[in-house]
Amino acid sequence: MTEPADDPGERISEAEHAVMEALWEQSPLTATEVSDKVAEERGWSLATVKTLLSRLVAKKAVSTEPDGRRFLYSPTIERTDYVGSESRRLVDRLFGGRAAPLLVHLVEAEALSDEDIDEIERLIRELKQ
Amino acid sequence: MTEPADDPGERISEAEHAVMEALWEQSPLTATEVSDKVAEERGWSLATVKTLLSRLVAKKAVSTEPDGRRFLYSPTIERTDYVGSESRRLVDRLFGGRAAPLLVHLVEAEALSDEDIDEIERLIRELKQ
DNA sequence: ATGCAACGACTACACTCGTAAACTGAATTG
DNA sequence: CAATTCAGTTTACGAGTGTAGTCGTTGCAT
Repeated sequence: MTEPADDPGERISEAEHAVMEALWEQSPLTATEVSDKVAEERGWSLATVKTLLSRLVAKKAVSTEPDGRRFLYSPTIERTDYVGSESRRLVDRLFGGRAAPLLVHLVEAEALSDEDIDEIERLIRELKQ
Repeated sequence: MTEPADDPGERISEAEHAVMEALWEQSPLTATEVSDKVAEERGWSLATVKTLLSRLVAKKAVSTEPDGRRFLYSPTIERTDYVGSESRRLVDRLFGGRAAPLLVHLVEAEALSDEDIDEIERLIRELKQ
């Protein structure tokens, strides 16, 4: 988790999120490079990616740095923070803010693999020293 | 988890979800009753609640049963299923489909209370008999 | 220089969402 | 029976989203 984050900023949409993932994986990138990373699997045109980048810049979730005629884009928010707020939103909305019920749900939905369970067990043991 | 669910249906928006929660808590209910349960805390007018109910009916997430001049509304999808698909969406989108990383995140974000941790421990123990 | 390719900026457009007001038909009340 | 009230239906409207196309500029290749 990181500090103030300073700019809660508007929410990032799902399409925009795909762009963020590309930038979290590697940055800075040019619009074309981002497009190369995401356009194919989402079936987007370069124009679409550019629009998404502009919107992210407008939302201050991405910053630009001039590089000659073009821009290099970098995320201004950290993935950890994003993931954190999104997770919290879900837990708040669906589980009354308590995380355990989410686990209960995942368990009951058999959405946990054996490795998941082992890993969680490890984590819990760690938490209790 | 319940069977086929038959109608994946369009997605339920956040405002619509608040209406669903009211109906999951108790149903069937009239539009006015639903409104009584949710309008206040969300600052909605009765008209807004009616709109949301219509949209939910259109999305087949809620069914109606005539009761004299008015309708009684009931959810057609179960909360468990909704919670399941929303949780899965999040886990897929943010954690590559694995649930353990979500836990790791919650732990690292200190988003788990002591009770949460105890409960999870219990759960895990249960899972391993 | 000159034209083309590459970039960002601006414009577009249908659809969803949040949030309601207006309309319409039926029931209740006086 | 007329007036009011109530319930669902229709219409509204701005903001956000998904998904681009077009415009204007500028650097590069010939």
